[in-house]
This record gives sequence, structure tokens and C-alpha cells, in this order.
Amino acid sequence: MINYTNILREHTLKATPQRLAITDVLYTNGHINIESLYEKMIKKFTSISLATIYKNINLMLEHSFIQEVKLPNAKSVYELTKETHSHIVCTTCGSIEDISLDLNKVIMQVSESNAFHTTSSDLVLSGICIHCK
Amino acid sequence: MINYTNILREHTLKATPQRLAITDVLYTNGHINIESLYEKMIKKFTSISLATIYKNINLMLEHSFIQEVKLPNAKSVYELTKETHSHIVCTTCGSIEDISLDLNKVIMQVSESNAFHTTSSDLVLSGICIHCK
DNA sequence: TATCAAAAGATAATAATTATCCTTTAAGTA
DNA sequence: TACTTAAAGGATAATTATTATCTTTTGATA
Repeated sequence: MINYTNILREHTLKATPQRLAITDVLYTNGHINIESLYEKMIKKFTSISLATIYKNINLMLEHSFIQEVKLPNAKSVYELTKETHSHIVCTTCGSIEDISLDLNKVIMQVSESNAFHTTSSDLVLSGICIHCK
Repeated sequence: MINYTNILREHTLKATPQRLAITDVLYTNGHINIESLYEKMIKKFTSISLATIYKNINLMLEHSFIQEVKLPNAKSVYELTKETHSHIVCTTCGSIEDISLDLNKVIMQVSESNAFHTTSSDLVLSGICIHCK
């Protein structure tokens, strides 16, 4: 079990029980939207306020402790910040997976054809996962 | 000037003046969010309802006449449906441009490593555009 | 030009998110 | 270990975004 207390503090975020629980949910689930996160959190903290969820998600985003993933035809989900990666989303079961892809060639195409200097990329591939095929 | 009356009808959408104006705004601006679209529309139709904007945007999405583009740190924008393409977004000036990129290699990587069958891709590259460099 | 389903406009209702205010607490310091 | 205080949590009001409802108007077809 990872000690997220220190990781939160490294991001200058106080390690409150609520934040540790949010972190635990994100770690366990990988990707989760606000509504589902709230449902899971309320089981551990029966009186947690939805405002606490929003305030923490926004603060964690500002501190780059977590990241938002915008998906087609779905609510945004949140994940713990990790190495740069893309996402594959199954249109049948809705599962979301991280995937490490080499986008250097693509980014080269862009810099050549458009004189555009890419600093970050957001790629979501939609399709059918191995379980649904 | 393209005749969008027939194109709307091909998508089984009645060609109302409001829809033709929305189409014109999308054609002229390329990408626009709800708020900006409403501001532009109200200049032509001083009494247009915001509900009409939402209803038409949603209907046009359902009929694949337009598409939503989800951007990092910004509201979604909408564009007329065209050939498959990606987007480059300038983090300095906010400009959004279409770009045709060959993602076949990347999609191949996915199918090999994850047995995932990709049917569509959403790629947004953020960075610095030629004007801001 | 008459008919009618569909669309527009006005606005109420709902959903999503943020702000406010008071109480509690994490974390540094004596 | 207790003290201090800025920050965080909880409750809830306020705001913003989106959708639903209902009545009037209109595009498209006969």
C-alpha cells in the first residue's frame, strides 16, 4: 500500500482523511467521475459534503496531483497523475484503460506541416475492448 | 456560398432560418462554444431563445451534422462534420485548427499490444501556434 | 393555400458546480 | 504534548449550465 500522505504533501496538499480516501478510490478504480466518486466516498464518510468532493478535485487538479480525462459521450473522469499516456475506451462496456503510445511521429508531422510546437497531447481511442469482442 | 439548405435536409433536419444561421456561424468560425454561438446568433435573431441553441446543437449532434470537440481547460466547441481529423490548440491565443494526421501506425500499436479494436479517435494537441511563437 | 408535425420562443425545472459561512482539524511551533 | 492558526470540512445558498414544458409559429408536402 502506497503512502499517499507524503505524496499529497509533496504537492503542498494537506493529508486529510477525506483526501487520502479520494486518493485511495482513484488508485483502486483508475478512472472515476464525480458522481461515482461521491457514491464511494459517502460509504466511508457518511456525512461528506459534495462540495468537499468538488473542492478537492479542483485543488488536486491545480496542484497536478490528478488529471481530468474528457471522454466522448460521457462525463469527465479523473485519474492520479502518472507518466504521459493515452486512453482506450470501450464503447460497449465503457471500460477505460491507460495505454502507452509513441506519438512522436505524429507530433513530428504536426511541427513540419503546421509549424506548431506541441507541448502536450490528449488522445482517446474509442472501440471494442478484448472482453467485448 | 455553400447551400446548406439541402445539406440540412439530407440529414433530415428542417432548414429553418435559425439553423441556417447556426450553420453559417459554424462555417465562418470553424469552432465555437455555446456561449459565443448564442452571442453571435442574437445579433441576427434578437429574440432567439437559448433553448433553441441547445435544442439545435443537440439535434445536429444526433444527426451527425455537427460534432463536439472536447478541449482541455475549456468549454466544448462545435464544428460542422467533415473528414476525420485531429485538432491543434494554442495555449497562448486559444486558436483551434483542424489538422489531418495519419494515426494508422498508432492504431496499429494499440491493436497489437492490447487487442483493442479502434473505431474512432479523438486527438487534441496543445502547444504554441505559429503566430504566438 | 391548407394541413400538420416539427421548430421556435418564453420560461420553469432540473442538474452541475461554485460560493459562503461557520465549525473542525492538520501540522508546525513553543 | 499542548497551542496556534491557516486551511479544510460540512451545510447549504447561490450561480451556472442544461433540459423540459407549453403555447405559438412555420417549413415542407400535398
